Amino acid sequence: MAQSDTVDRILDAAEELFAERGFSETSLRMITSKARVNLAAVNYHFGSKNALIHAVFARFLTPFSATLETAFNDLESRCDGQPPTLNQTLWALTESAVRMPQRNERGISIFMRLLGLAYTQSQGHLRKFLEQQYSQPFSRFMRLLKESTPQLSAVDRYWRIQFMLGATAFTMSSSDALRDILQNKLGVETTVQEIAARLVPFLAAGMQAEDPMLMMPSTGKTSVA
Amino acid sequence: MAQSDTVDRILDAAEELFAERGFSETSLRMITSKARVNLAAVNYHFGSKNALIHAVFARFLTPFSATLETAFNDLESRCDGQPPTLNQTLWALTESAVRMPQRNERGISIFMRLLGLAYTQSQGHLRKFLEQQYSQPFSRFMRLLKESTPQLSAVDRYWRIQFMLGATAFTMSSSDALRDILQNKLGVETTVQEIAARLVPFLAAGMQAEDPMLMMPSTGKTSVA
DNA sequence: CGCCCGATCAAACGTATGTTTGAAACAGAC
DNA sequence: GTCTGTTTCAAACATACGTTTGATCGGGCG
Repeated sequence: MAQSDTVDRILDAAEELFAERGFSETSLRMITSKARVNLAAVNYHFGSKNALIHAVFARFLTPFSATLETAFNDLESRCDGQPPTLNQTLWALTESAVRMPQRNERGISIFMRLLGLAYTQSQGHLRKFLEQQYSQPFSRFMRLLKESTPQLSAVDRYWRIQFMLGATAFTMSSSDALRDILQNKLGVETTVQEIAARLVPFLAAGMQAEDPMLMMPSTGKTSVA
Repeated sequence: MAQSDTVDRILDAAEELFAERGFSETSLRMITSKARVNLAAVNYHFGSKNALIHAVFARFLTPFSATLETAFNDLESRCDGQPPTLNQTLWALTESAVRMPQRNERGISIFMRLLGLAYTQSQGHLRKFLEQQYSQPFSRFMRLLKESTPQLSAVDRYWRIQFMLGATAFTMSSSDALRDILQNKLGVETTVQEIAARLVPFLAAGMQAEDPMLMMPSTGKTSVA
């Protein structure tokens, strides 16, 4: 069994359990028993639970940032010189994620959940780790976003990027639960691709909304449409 | 000291620590030592850690849902018969939140973070608890949203509400950090009210975006504006 | 074969958790 | 003061965690 599929079995089990229950709520004993390996195997192969978490992300994120790189290259070469539209930028990211080779059909869904958790759990330690580990595609995406929304002031863009990030991270981090609710309440099945297809237009419309300060409360007479 | 401010000190400490670190990452010992009360006080006054979590939510949510109730009454009486606009509905909620009497100026921000955590942590147990505990104002808001967006299908509306919730919870929960970053990078001061004033138009625009399925990827030629 | 080295394993380690206990402190009523 | 019921407290409890240890396995090589 070569250097054994032990390490892969651990990664598979960890990925699934982390996505289901969160990081600190998942014990090494759950992981190793689901993977049917010895408890000590995690510390032997990865060193620590934290290193295992990082490895789970690296297994997906390293090939993903390569895919992203070429997607951004394609995008920029296609509109040679011209800045890409907001929709193009957002779709470049989304399609790269969806096109990733997956271990199973829930692959993307699971990983999106993990990304969402990385932003809300562990006091952002994971977020910082990921942002510096993958700072290159990260800041490239930010630059594209800036070029795609030249009409926005720096402050407006800043806040709206936070809004986008929030909608995405939050939705993805609870996408399984949300899908279940939808399934039970309306009897509708949903794939991650469909969620993304709904999310992107929402984000694009929000990013391109009219000047915020024009529509305060009081009268409630201001209209967005 | 009456039946003692012990219970309030515990609630204050718990609220803050839960918001900072999450529920399962916060131990009773952290809470009781921050509140300067005995470890056993939590189990004596609340019964269990889970009951304490529920109490933290109840302390904010119970008066808040009363405030919301009257805000919705005002709104509906103002547009007698007519369904309110989306902006009116969103502002009714936002203003109720901002107007809440707060223990300190970070009150809203802290509580938004807790709401966000309730949706992503503890496998949704908390989410179910909250939704059934406060089902009345909750479903009333949902009904108003539905009337405000008659053009949306039930499924579209469901997902877009999740997107709104995500953008809101995420932004508010990290608004302190985000405000600081903005202060340092662009030298701009921001209040929670101003964030809300930027957020609401973003959400309204997203809710009223064109039919999602019309703008798929491929060409990248579709435009939102 | 004998040796070796990476992989596995059962068992234990130390620490942290939520909860329980039983005694002490305290308040108000009589 | 004495009694009564509630609140506080230090200490212990049982359990679960991440990690470490040292023995055992098992195949490749000289």
